Amino acid sequence: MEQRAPALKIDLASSEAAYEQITSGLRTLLVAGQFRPGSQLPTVRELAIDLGVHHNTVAEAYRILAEEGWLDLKRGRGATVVERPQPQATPESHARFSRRLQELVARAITEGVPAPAIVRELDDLTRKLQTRGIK
Amino acid sequence: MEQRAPALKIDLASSEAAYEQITSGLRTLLVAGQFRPGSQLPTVRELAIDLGVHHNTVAEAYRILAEEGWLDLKRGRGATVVERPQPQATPESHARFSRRLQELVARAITEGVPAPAIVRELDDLTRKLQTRGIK
DNA sequence: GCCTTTGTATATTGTACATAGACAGTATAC
DNA sequence: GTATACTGTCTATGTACAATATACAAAGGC
Repeated sequence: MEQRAPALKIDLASSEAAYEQITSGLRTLLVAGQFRPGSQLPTVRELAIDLGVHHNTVAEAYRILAEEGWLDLKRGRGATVVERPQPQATPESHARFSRRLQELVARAITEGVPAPAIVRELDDLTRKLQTRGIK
Repeated sequence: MEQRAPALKIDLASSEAAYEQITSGLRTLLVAGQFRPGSQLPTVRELAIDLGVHHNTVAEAYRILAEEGWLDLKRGRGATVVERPQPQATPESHARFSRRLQELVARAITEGVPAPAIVRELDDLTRKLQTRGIK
């Protein structure tokens, strides 16, 4: 029990692919700074058992995060979190973010989430991002 | 050319399913109030040709939006935008929105979008939502 | 009434997801 | 040094879903 388990849960009944849930979940933890560079992630088989999926499904998520520059993967050595330089954003990535943000809010409103609650979430996130920019 | 085409474009090369892109895009326009209740959407065949997909693909998107309460569908009569009461949000939908918002921002940061640009987008959206609440 | 136009249902095809299981590097015990 | 256990990777396969082709059924125009 010396290792702190990553706070990661996936929903096998969801329509979202399992490997994408794992990718998104880990990426969010990585951006939040939950893993410092040099630390080890669980092995694909460990995390797979933990989440109830095949180890190849976890491996797919690790491979994507490695392509994004978050991880270094090596056989026999596991997945290592690496220092990651901020890449240059393309205009497309900015536009894509803007569009997806609007779509996400439209969906929340459709599901009945009140506008003030949405605004509160946006503000909370803004604060987190500003402290991130300072340090 | 008397009909203003809806500002909707989809990316057939994207990994996101076409019917989901159509659903999300139209839902965003509906939330933004681009279509007033009682107005007609293009027929499934018209929009399908416009987007370069099969009409059944558009029909699937319309069916989802109808289930969500945005549209009224009838054979021979087309798709009509209807007045839609705000449904009651479940705790799950709120939590899901919060999680997806974090994942979306983590992805943007990974793609290199600078934190200040993200904050700007969040603030813009906050303003839109507040004017929405007022009217 | 006939024909056109509309959304809907069914069958088929292609693609992607998840898994099983074998493989190939790496570290470690001895 | 060698054997062994452990790690990520590759290939093949079953299954589910996405997109289409095509036929059908309901509504409206003349």
